[in-house]
Amino acid sequence: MSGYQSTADAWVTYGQITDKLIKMNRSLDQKTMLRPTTKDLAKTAGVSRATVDRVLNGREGVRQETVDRVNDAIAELGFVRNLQAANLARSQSYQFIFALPRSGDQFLGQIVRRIQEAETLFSADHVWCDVHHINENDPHSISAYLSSLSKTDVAGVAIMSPESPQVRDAITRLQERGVATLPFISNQTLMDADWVGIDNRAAGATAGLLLGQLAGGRRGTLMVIAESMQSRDSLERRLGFDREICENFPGLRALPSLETYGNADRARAIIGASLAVHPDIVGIYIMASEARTPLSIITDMHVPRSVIRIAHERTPFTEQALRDRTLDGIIAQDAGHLVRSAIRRLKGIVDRRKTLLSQEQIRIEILLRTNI
Amino acid sequence: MSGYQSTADAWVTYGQITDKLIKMNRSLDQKTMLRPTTKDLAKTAGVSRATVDRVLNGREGVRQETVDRVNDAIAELGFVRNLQAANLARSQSYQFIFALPRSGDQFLGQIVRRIQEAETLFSADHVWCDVHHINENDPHSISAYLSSLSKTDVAGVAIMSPESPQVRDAITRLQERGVATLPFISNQTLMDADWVGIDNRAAGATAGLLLGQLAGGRRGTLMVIAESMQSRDSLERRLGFDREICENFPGLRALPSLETYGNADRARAIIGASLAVHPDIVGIYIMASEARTPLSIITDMHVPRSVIRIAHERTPFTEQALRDRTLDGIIAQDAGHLVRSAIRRLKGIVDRRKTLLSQEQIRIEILLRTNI
DNA sequence: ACGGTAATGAGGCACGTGCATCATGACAAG
DNA sequence: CTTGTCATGATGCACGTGCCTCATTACCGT
Repeated sequence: MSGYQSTADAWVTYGQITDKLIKMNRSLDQKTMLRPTTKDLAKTAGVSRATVDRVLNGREGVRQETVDRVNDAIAELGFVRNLQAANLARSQSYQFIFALPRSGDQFLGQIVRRIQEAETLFSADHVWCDVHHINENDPHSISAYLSSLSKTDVAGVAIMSPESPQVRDAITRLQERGVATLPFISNQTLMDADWVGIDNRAAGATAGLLLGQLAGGRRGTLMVIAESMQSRDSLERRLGFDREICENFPGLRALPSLETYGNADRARAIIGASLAVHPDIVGIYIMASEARTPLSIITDMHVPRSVIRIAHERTPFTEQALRDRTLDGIIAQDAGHLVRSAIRRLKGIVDRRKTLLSQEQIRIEILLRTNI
Repeated sequence: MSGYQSTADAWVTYGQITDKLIKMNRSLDQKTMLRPTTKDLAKTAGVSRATVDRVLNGREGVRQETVDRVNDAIAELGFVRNLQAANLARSQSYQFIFALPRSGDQFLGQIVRRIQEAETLFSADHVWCDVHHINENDPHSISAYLSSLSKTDVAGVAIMSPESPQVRDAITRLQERGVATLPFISNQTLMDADWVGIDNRAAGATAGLLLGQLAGGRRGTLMVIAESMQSRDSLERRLGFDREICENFPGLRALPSLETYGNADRARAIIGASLAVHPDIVGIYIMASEARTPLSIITDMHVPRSVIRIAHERTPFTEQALRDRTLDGIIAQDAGHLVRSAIRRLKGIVDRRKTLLSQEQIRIEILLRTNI
């Protein structure tokens, strides 16, 4: 046990010190570009290659003193293990799964397309991706599916699912079995540190700011359309939106969220009713990830062009709407970037590497007619 | 000669066919995830591993008939060479150089920082990056520097330089010597196909659209500030900007570009004069990549807040200006993405791989207060 | 002093490819 | 027939790491 612990520490030290020393090392043998190997490590630490191997790979049966000696050598030489050689030796490949909701329209379609695209891209790194569709309204079945996965078949899972205690538990158990996990786009509460997606509060605020700016000082009411306010993403977007409008656009007032529940007829009814009751609407914020249905309805109802419309996510439909000027702006997260980031992060977990967070930060994009 | 030619063809075929076949192959031995090796290739083609090697690496002395047999085997098995193993065998590492202008303020500083960051990130792939500062006003010295590079020291160069025939020639010669080259941010005319950067016409149009929208129907004059209109980037931004304003905002009129030549005193003089002559200014577009000086001047002159200000590039200064509301919007290209994209593309050229273009497309970002 | 055990050394094979050397067979020109 | 050249085969080492087996050493309790 203590052996394992100390080895874990070794990895932390290793990562932290590497950055500076790798440069030192470079300037030393600039011409040859030789990086130290485990053999050099063994020589410097005064141990055998077998012991170096034991320390590097966290095998037990090594005295703390020896572990420290090896770690010192790692620091001194700026050793970085050659991942390619390691993977070659193990003939390792990475099997990842994207667990995505079954429903969904174009946005999810984009995600799936990007996954296939990324698979080609990452094939050189021996990364394979599969998509598994889950029933997002049945936490039990999701949990059961996650429980069926084992380290031998799959190296990591990116999970897009509404938060639920059952799912959260299944994820925890999956991690304990040595499978890398990553909340994807939809976050599970309390797992904030490590996930792939945008800050939905900031996204909502950006929608509010854009809507407010485009309204250009007019006074009036704003309509907010959501699929459901039960998801955490919607709540956060709404929070950011309201705060921005309240603080910076006193002339505007946002109505309570209209929930479509993904049902077109219901959407038509409630949007129509709201338009009738509020003749002073100057802007519409479509908060749902799938904007097609609500936006179509609004266009069909011949809402005047002067009413500003903001929606989320770039899809073929929203792109076209932007060009047709039936939509004024899109708040988007880049689907390709989301997918690639998830893959890189999962691979980073498997390789016990730190990832460059600035690369993995998903930007909140504002799309207008000119920059799609 | 013909041997070399046919081998080149082989690589094209190889790349094209791979995508589909790799999938087939996967479904065949799904459990083992085994990819065919050169040994399998040799067996299938009925030749020896040595001949396979000759074909794969374009060595001469192989009959066309045999080349074809090997190519057929590649297609049949969906062979993909294991880059990691290959690099291991050659103990290859990639030395790249970013040739950047010596002058420049914060934007170039960001670029340099991102290069260092990326170097850490890509160190696992044996990629090393150096920055070499060039004198952007002296095409001769740039050309001389490029001529001094050879394949043995450097695998690829990303070049940010104003266009000039001398530089263009030097780049061509560099390519002929087997060094990968890539125009970076600033493009050289006629090399449009392969470069890293944004579409500056679209960027200018986006600036125009944003400025127009934020002006909210007001009528008046727009000030445009550039460093110099001699660079192609500036011309294109201006083109896109003007077209957008003319077509969609008839109430707005853009003044001729004020050129600062990077000189603060001159900038202060011409901006002051322009403000005095045009009391109806409703918006200012700072087109230069380095916005600090002009923006400071405008803030110092107490131009009213109601005058919309748009600038390019995200730097510590412009970020702060956005927060202070002395700036209303930024049109940006992500520096980190630019750098990583350049590295991936250079590496792709060296490895004779095709790159996933959708990943390498640099987005035109719109930054407001809420999404920095 | 004994056997047992924990810590370490020594060495070797495997992974897939690049690269080099030498041998072999075919075939043509002299 | 010889000689030379071309196309190909056969083989082996190297790259850096993971993983395995089999010594060897030292120290422990009895």
